[in-house]
Amino acid sequence: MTKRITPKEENYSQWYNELVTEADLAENSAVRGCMVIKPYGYSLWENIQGVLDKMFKQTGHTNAYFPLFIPKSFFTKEANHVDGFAKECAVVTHYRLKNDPNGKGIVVDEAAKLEEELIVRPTSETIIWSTYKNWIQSYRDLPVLCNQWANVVRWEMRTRLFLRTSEFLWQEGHTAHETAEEALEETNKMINVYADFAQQYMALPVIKGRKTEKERFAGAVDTYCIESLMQDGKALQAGTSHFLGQNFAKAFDVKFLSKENKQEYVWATSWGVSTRLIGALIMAHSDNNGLVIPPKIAPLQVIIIPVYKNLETLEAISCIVEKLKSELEAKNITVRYDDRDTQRSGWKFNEYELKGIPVRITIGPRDMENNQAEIFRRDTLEKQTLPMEGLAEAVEKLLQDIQQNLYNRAYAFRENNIRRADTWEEFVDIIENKGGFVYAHWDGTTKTEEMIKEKTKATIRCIPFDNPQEEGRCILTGNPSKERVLFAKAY
RNA sequence: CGGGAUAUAGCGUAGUCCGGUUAUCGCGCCUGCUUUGGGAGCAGGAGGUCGCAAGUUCGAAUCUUGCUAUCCCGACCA
Repeated sequence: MTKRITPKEENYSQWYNELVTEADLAENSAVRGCMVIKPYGYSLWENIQGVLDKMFKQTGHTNAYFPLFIPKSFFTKEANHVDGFAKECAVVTHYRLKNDPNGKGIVVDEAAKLEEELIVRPTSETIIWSTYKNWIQSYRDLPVLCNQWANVVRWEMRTRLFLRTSEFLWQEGHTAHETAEEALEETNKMINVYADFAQQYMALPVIKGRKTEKERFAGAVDTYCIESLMQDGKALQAGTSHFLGQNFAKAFDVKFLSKENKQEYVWATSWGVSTRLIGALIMAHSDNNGLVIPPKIAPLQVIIIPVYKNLETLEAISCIVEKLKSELEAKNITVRYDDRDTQRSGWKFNEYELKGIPVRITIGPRDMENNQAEIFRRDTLEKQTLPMEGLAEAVEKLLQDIQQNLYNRAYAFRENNIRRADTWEEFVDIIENKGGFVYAHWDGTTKTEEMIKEKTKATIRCIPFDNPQEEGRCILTGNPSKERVLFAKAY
């Protein structure tokens, strides 16, 4: 018997296998950590893109595209921004290759050295703000509300599929506003869009909050984020929205003439989510039988598998399936009929379970006799037999059920893994032995935050919005504190 | 860039200490028959620069030297 894949909690990578593989670039170790997104994985990304893109447009944004290459000098304009990204940039220095004079293949043509190096974008603030400078002259040009779907490169020392790859796909919104209030409202609006998307479509409960100064985006005045909890008790940042103040406007000299006929710097935001969302999805829902994908973003919602002994039976089943399939499609349910004769039905059951298809319908001779079908739901692994009559409606309802159940399950898991700690001993015990979020007092200083990280590897994930104000003492220093913050070990 | 380990078929591996026929086994792949309601069984088959280079030797996956690459731990991180 073939060995069944049984992913362990600490080894999520086996789940990833259905969606991505690590690129085979062994000739050059420096580019390890790039991923090949397989067709199934890419369909999932397309569905995520589709929903988000619609939400962006509903909130007044439009898509644009900016260059992959950024002149080095652009980067030096915003001091914090350079500091944040300098250590992880891929740099283009030459533009031509030539045959090696010693006959050893192809080498870089030293004569083709660029006068100014180009940076492969790790994020696009700099190139976008140098462009916005030309777009914005008057208050009548504001706001500018652009989004870009793109790939970016960050040369991390250690990579991890989905969570931290050298190259990843994402979306980055960049907006320019007349006033600070308007920009703050935008920052807030977009973190809510992300939270709604995560919760309603990915069935991923998130906590919205602000980052501390230490964890803030390089160049931002304030960073908002959504934090989610994975099944192994570690936290994952699923999306961010930054209030950039006038930092980039000043760095790139983006001014506008106000109604009062005064030159003023514009106020900015940027916000993004990446293919890391897929990592979050996998780590939040999958089980030992493989992936579990929420119906609302599943590349395929229903798979139909025939069970048969001979081709006549298969033909009879196919007739029934064709009718059922069109009924499901009429309800905008994505459905595939796998009548391949090259794989056995048992093999197919496992295959689609690994892929996380929410619902499986099996039809065999037994079902045809009784005018019924076997329905299997991926989230609970339960089977039930239903009459063919009204089956499409039942499946439609089941898909909604699964979506809700996945959210409820993840929510219950998170609630069971948020703990309060009032002493250092308690805090360390939870972080080291239980995992999950710890809600604790902190004295508000970066120094304390760093010491806590050094001692326990736990970081402050966020200061939740609508955080109740409460007198307390910092778990490490005992200094007074006005509210609790959310700690966890993070990816 | 510091500390440790490893490199044998598409994947996972035995063999390396102590050199000796045609390099082991499993998964996967191909062919045939029987099968098909939870990853089928039997039979046959294909697939190898043993990381690269040099050296020692009658003989090297195995010993020596150099190189290259990868993995784990630290600093970094959507």
